[in-house]
Amino acid sequence: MSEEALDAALRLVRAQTALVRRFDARLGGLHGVSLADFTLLLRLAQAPGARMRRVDLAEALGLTASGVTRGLAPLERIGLVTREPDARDARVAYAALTGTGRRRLTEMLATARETAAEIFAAPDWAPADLARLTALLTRLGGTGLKGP
Amino acid sequence: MSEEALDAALRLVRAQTALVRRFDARLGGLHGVSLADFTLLLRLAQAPGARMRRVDLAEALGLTASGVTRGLAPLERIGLVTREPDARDARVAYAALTGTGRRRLTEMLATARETAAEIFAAPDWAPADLARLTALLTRLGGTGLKGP
DNA sequence: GCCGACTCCTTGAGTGCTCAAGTTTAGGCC
DNA sequence: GGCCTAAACTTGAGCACTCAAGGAGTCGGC
Repeated sequence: MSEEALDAALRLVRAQTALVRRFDARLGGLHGVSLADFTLLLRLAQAPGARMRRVDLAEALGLTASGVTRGLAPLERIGLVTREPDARDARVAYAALTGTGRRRLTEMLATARETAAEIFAAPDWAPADLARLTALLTRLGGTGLKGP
Repeated sequence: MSEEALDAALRLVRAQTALVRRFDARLGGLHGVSLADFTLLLRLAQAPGARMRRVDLAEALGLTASGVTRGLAPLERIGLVTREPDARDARVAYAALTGTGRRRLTEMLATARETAAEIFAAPDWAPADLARLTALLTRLGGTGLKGP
């Protein structure tokens, strides 16, 4: 029993590295961003007002606050994200998607969807398989694209 | 369709970071190794003669040759792995598990199995779910613990 | 109204990987 | 036998993240 569990865990880790490499190659080549960058932007876009506190962003992405600070820096530098203060609490600094950010993101999104579609292409993958996989992964504490 | 595929991919990435963190904490705390170290040792142990060419190890682990060199170095330093030359081809340097390595690995393996069992514990996870997950992940090019 | 504990965020140091370039060895070809 | 290409590995530089420590701000209790 635990042998099967370990096998599943190790396979998951292995599958992820392959998957990340593929997304990084496509997104990097076409848009100059990494999968991590893309995920970050996507999360922002999904948030109400396209802005989030950095600490919540960290939680949502499975990073530390430190990781978010460092990941956001280059995106701010190239103008996809801005820093916005909170009127009520001077400790918090929101990260907000800019207009350019939003525009660029929709382009990236198309590439990302294509890439994902290629990876899960028929005939190996039926829609039902995909749904099952998503359901199983969701149980693993991974908060995905759509919801908790 | 591609939206679901992207969602699955992102959930997988997210699930992996949680999973790795958990394994790292347990393995690091009890045995002073990371999940990456453990996986490397496990692969070696599975190979005939408990030794592998570094380039094959890289392939099996989803790393570059460079990553293997750097990952192996500390394990050689603490005596879990040795470097063995090939009699026929002076370019290749095998990595081989030492006796201590083998012994330490069985301890780590127990911890890893426990951790995996906790993660996939009932009642959320039925054995059939686990099998399904493994099967789906296998299709993703992730060569796991047991097979091709 | 101020103290202490807590929260949000950043920064320095360190780790674990990557890519690109270089070294050494093997082996086919003439 | 002497090249030339290719393979196996290492190394330097760089990047993305972590942890630990610290600065700045908030808020409840008194």
